[in-house]
Amino acid sequence: MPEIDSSNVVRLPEAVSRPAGDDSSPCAACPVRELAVCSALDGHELDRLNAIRMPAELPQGSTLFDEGAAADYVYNLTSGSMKLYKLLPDGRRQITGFVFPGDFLGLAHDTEYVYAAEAVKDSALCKFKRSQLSRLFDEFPRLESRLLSMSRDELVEAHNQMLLLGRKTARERIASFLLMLSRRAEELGVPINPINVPMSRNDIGDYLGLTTETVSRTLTRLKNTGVIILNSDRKIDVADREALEEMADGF
Amino acid sequence: MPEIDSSNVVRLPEAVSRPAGDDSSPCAACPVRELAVCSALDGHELDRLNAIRMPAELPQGSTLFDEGAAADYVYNLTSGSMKLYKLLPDGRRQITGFVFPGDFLGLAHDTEYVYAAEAVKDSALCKFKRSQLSRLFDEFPRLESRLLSMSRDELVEAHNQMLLLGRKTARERIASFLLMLSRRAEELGVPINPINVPMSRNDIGDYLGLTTETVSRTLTRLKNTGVIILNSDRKIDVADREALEEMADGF
DNA sequence: CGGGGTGTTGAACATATTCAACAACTGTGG
DNA sequence: CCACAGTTGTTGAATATGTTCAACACCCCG
Repeated sequence: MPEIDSSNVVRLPEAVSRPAGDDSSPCAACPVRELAVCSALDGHELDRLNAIRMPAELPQGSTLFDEGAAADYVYNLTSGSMKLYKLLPDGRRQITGFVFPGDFLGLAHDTEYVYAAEAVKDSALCKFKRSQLSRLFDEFPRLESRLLSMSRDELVEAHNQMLLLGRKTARERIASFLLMLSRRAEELGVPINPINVPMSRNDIGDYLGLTTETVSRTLTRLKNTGVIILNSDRKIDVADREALEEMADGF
Repeated sequence: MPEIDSSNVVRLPEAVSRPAGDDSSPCAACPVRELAVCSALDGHELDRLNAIRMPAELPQGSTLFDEGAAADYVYNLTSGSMKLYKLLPDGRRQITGFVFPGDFLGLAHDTEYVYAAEAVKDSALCKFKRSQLSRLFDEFPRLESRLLSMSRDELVEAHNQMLLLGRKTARERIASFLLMLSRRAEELGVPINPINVPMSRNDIGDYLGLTTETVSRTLTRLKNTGVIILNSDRKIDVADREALEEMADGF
């Protein structure tokens, strides 16, 4: 059990998310300093960003925002992991992405969020008022530049996911998914074998356009063919990475 | 037959795509002036953009660039329509998007295009050397800002497409597709009924994660239920738009 | 006319889904 | 510390949606 309040309500208001002016440079110790938008800024600029930064924490399973809610804030994940999803009226769900430390979230169309965001694990974020951040864009074009670059990367990923959802078999989807987790872990500098799989089978299914059962069956088959080893604690050992890579690419 | 050279090779080199310095302000007459990146610029800035602009034409069916090719140029479509796609080694294809006048294309990961681009209809484009355009970004931050905004919109669309590919039925996909075409036509100020459908059934299938046959059957069913009227010349009348909208949203 | 591409329709089939039961694991309270 | 309840994950059997394979219709152009 984490020491974080585990009620299912977002702990955003005043108490937790006040401007971080008291702490002169929390970013210095930030584990994702080099990955996030912040990497575009130097010391002075970082201070300016930090002045409008509000730290926020979010316990596992709680919702940061719903699709269609007023998009007044944007966020940067510093620890934990989250999922973004869209719903159809009858409850069908598509997880459009998982968010890992260093990732930016809070994309909006106009003034509304276009997806919901929920914590997969206990998470910590930097929260920024959208209006304040965009004022900073005018001052530091490199910040906007960095954000454009991150959006481009997101778009590349989105296109890969379309290929996956539109054309790949269940086996290929699972292989791609495992490699994505592995790649992200590597970027974050955490151990990549076994792969840490923080999300449920149901989440995986909703991300890959499959049902829970198909995810489970496909993983079992990969285990039986000796490509992976399934541990009981949401960790997966990759026994034959090359096989996994060929599968993922549709060979 | 168009008067454009119909060989299956891109007509990009010198002859056609020289800097447009001779024509003092071709943008003034541009039909997509207000839709494209250019809308961020005023007269003087537009001149500067125009100085590095190279007009290009592309006949139907020809490839502008392949996935993985060196991404030295970016483009803005001014007329016609194009498709962007990714391939799996065995030939499975996912069309990740259709491109209409005013749209930007040429997204790259690093230095390589991440999708192929092919003309669905005879097309005309503004071509820019990536390096020159990014120098202009430093001078005119609003240009980059505009591009970020367009990327954001693309990302929103990409998320919607993931929901479609991962969770919608064939009928819902077709309905969503028709409404997308209708919406784009409206933005461009062209007649929206009947909907002009420039792409083949096969292209539609590869965009929606379906086969040609399923696209055809589903359209036939929509026709039989009186929701649409299929004309023989790639035009589709929407008889019951409300029904189509409910279908698209999964109601 | 005749031919290639495009679109439609039918029948058999396959992959993944649905429905159902059960197993494993987690955390809780007695 | 164990029993129990709830959640998560696995497995099986029947089913469905969309695919595959095949034939044919259409239509624009030559």
